[in-house]
Amino acid sequence: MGKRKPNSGRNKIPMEKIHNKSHRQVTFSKRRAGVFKKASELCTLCGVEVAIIVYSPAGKPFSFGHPEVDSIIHKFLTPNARHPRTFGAYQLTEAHRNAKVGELNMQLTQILNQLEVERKKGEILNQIREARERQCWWEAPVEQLQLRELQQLWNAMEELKNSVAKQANKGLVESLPFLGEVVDNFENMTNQIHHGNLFWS
Amino acid sequence: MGKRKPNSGRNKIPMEKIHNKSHRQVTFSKRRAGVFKKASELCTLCGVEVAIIVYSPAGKPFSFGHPEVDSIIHKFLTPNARHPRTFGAYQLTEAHRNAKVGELNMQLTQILNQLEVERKKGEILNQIREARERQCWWEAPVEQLQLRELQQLWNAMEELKNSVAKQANKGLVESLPFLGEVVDNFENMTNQIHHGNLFWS
DNA sequence: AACTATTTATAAGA
DNA sequence: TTCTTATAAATAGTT
Repeated sequence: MGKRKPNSGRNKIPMEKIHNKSHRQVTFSKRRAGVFKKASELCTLCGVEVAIIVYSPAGKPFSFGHPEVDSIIHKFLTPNARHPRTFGAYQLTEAHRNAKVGELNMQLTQILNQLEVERKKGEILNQIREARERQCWWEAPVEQLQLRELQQLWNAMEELKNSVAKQANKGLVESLPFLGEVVDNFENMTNQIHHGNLFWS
Repeated sequence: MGKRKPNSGRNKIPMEKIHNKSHRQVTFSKRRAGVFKKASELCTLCGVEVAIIVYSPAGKPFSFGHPEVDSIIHKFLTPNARHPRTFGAYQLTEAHRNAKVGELNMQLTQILNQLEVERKKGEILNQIREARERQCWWEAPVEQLQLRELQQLWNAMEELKNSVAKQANKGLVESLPFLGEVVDNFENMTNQIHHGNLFWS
C-alpha cells in the first residue's frame, strides 16, 4: 500500500529579520547558495562580469566572482581604466565545438586541481585545529608553563612539524607560507627550551 | 469578458551564452533584477552585509550594496583589522579558504553544465552526420529526383524532423538555431511536394 | 510593460 | 548536515 508523505511544505515567510539564530543560519546558507547560483547563471547566459561579497551572521566573508572578485573590484574602484570586453557571434561548427570542449576540459582540470589543493589545505588546518583542541595551551604564554606542559608543547611541536614536513613532500608548502613561519617559530622555541633560555616556575 | 490567453509558457533554456543580442540584453535586465532582489532579501532576513558588482553586456556597471558597496569592499580588501589577536591570522586564513572553495565549486558547476551542453550538441551533430551518410542523395537537387527518391526524401525529412522535435523537448533548439532553419526548410519542401509545386521528370 | 505556463528556489520536516 | 516535498517565487516566451 502506498505511503502518504505528511510534509507540511513550504510556507511564505515574512520579509523581516529572522530572530531564531539557528534558523537564520540555515536560511543564510541556503539563500547565499541561491544568490551565488543565480549570479553564476547570469554570468554564463549573458557573458558578463559579476563579483559578490557576503559577510555571514558570524562575520565570515564569502565571495563569488567571475572571472575573479579582485579584478572586478579593481575595475569598479578605478573607473577610468576600461577593459576590453568579450564579443559574441561564434559559429556552431564542430571544430569550434571541439575547441570549446577542450577549453572547458582544461578549465575543469585546473579547477579540480585548485579544489584538490584547497582540500589538502583544509586537511592541514583541521590537523592544526584538532591539535589545538587537544592541548589548549596554544595561546598561553610560554613563560607561565609548567614543566609537564612544556614537554607537551615540545611533543606537539614535533608532531605538527612532522605533519608539515610530510605535506611539504607533496609540494604544498609553497601554498601555505604561514605554516613555514609556524615551523620556524617552533624551531626557535624548541631550541630555546633545549638551551634553557626559557624560564618557568 | 476576461478570457484566458493560451500562452505557450516558459521553456527551460540551456545554460550557455545567449547568442541573440537583444534576447541576451532582456535576460540580463530581468536576471540582474532577480539577483539584486535575492541579495536584498538575504540582507533583510539574515541581517548580513552584501555587495554586488555587475557589468552589463555593454560594459556598464551596476551595483547593489547593503549597507554600502564601498565599505564592504574596503572591509574585504583590508581584513586584518578585524582580528587583532594572534589566532586571528588562522581564522582569517580559514575564512578566506572557505570563500575560495565556494567560488571554485561554483565555477566547477558552471563548467560541468557547459560540458553537458556541449555533449548534447555533439549527440545532435552526430545524428545529423549519420543521417547524411545513410542517404547521400541529400544534397542532390530536388528537381532531378525520381518519384521513389522523393518518397525517400519525404521519409527522411520526417525522421529528422521528429529527431529534432525530440531534442526540442529537451530545451536544446535555442542552442542550435540552424536546426530551426533546417526544420522550416523541410516543412516548406514537404508542403510543396504535397501540393504538387515541385516538378520532377 | 504585462501576462502566464513552467521551471526553479526554498521552508519545513525527516 | 543532507534529503525530500509542498509551496512560493522567478522567469522565458508572448502579447
